[in-house]
Amino acid sequence: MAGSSHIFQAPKGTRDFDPPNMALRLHLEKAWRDASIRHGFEQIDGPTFEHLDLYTVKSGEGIVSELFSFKREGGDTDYALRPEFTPTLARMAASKGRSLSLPTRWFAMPDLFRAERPQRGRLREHRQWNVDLLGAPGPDADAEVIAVALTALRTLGLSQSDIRVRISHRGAAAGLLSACGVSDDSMADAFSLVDRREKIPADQFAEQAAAIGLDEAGVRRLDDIASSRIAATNAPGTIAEQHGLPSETVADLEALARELEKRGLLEFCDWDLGIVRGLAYYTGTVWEIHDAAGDFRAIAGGGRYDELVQLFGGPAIPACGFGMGDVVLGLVLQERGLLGDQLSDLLPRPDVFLVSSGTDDAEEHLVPLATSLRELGMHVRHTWKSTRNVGKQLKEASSNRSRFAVILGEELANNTVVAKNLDAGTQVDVELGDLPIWLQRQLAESEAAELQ
RNA sequence: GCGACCGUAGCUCAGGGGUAGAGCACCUGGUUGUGGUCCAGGAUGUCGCGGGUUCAAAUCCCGUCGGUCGCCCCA
Repeated sequence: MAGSSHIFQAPKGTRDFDPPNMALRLHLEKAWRDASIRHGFEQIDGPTFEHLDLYTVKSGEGIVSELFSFKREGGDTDYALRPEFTPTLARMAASKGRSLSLPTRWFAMPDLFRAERPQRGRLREHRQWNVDLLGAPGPDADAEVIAVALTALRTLGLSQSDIRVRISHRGAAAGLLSACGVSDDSMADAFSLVDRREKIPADQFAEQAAAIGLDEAGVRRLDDIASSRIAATNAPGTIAEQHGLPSETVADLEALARELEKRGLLEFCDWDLGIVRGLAYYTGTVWEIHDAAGDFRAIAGGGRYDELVQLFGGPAIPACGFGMGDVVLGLVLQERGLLGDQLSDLLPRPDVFLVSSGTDDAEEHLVPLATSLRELGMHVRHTWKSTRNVGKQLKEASSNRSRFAVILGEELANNTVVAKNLDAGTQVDVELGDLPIWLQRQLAESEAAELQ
């Protein structure tokens, strides 16, 4: 790396977005925004940093080591770069108080920060799509936010063979766990154990299960429940039956199943009571979206948190929602071959590349023609190199994937230019005055052809 | 914060004490007005950075910064 001794490196866990990578980010954000809007959600945002207290009040002091926090020079107030958006959302909802018209459907695409060691799919700065439905307590709301997430993922080309929604429910899982012999006091520990079951050896699992008061049979049932994942096309009651429990234990999941079915989404979903999602603030449905093979971290995670707004000093507003980060999603799309041969294919294609052969007449026409075509809304480029070699200019036009090239040269004496379709390789002479209309028609045709 | 592995051309990587390498990309020419193919030629590096050992370090040692993977944690 030339002269790298004096070149600054980007901070650990951050990314530079060169044009192809920026195109990828915009590609994801467009899918997110379009899906949100199609489902009737409205975009919000908040500050990139908040008072440190906003994050410690809910999670305790332990979270501070995972935050980028700071004081103003000479100031006393502690701030932190936002590690998640939900506290900001809850703060906004709480501060609007009763003037907030409910139900409210909000989405955001914040930049988030965490001070942890980067790993695959986890960086120190990332972009996350957040969708929240406030003031709707029913399973239709849970199903609706899952639908929004899937709309975006399907827009990006992912199908039910690529991704799975793994759904659990705090109440249903707790019911099954208490039937295994887990006491109410040990419930949090039991959830934590369920969450870690794939990371720890079987003997440790049994040991820790025994520590929360389970007998041998109870340990076995706990393990069964935690690792039972079945297609959502099966009624949730079958899970309860498998463990010899009444189907009322999973009544909430039955209601959710009906709502998912109305939206045609059961095929994308699995019932998976091993999904826990931390322990923070979820109160009902909890779910994650994973790649079908399970090779990556969760693409998205969400659920119901009916007490959160109240926790931040607002009225009691039932709420549900999810977050989806750009990092894992990008990895999954790449792995599934849904980003084209190279990222630069996601860059906007120029409609027209103007080529001047270098004659005085051509040079005079170049910029005015570019200006008038741009006024018609076209993406117009010409070379910024000094060469007037037509071959080199055409090479530049094709390397940036221009749809048409227009060559300005000797023909201008007859008020004519050469218009070339760079995809088809065909070219025709066009009257200079007819060029804008001709191009508009050709571009409309090629756009229609691409949509088929 | 802890552990393991890695850092060589724009990119992907080989080389492992003695003159710095390949493929792709790039540039030039074949073609001074026709691209994506082909042929021929060409340029490119403080071998991440700093220090140490050595006659000699890309190579060995220490440190540091970055990357990857795991632990912790997960919003």
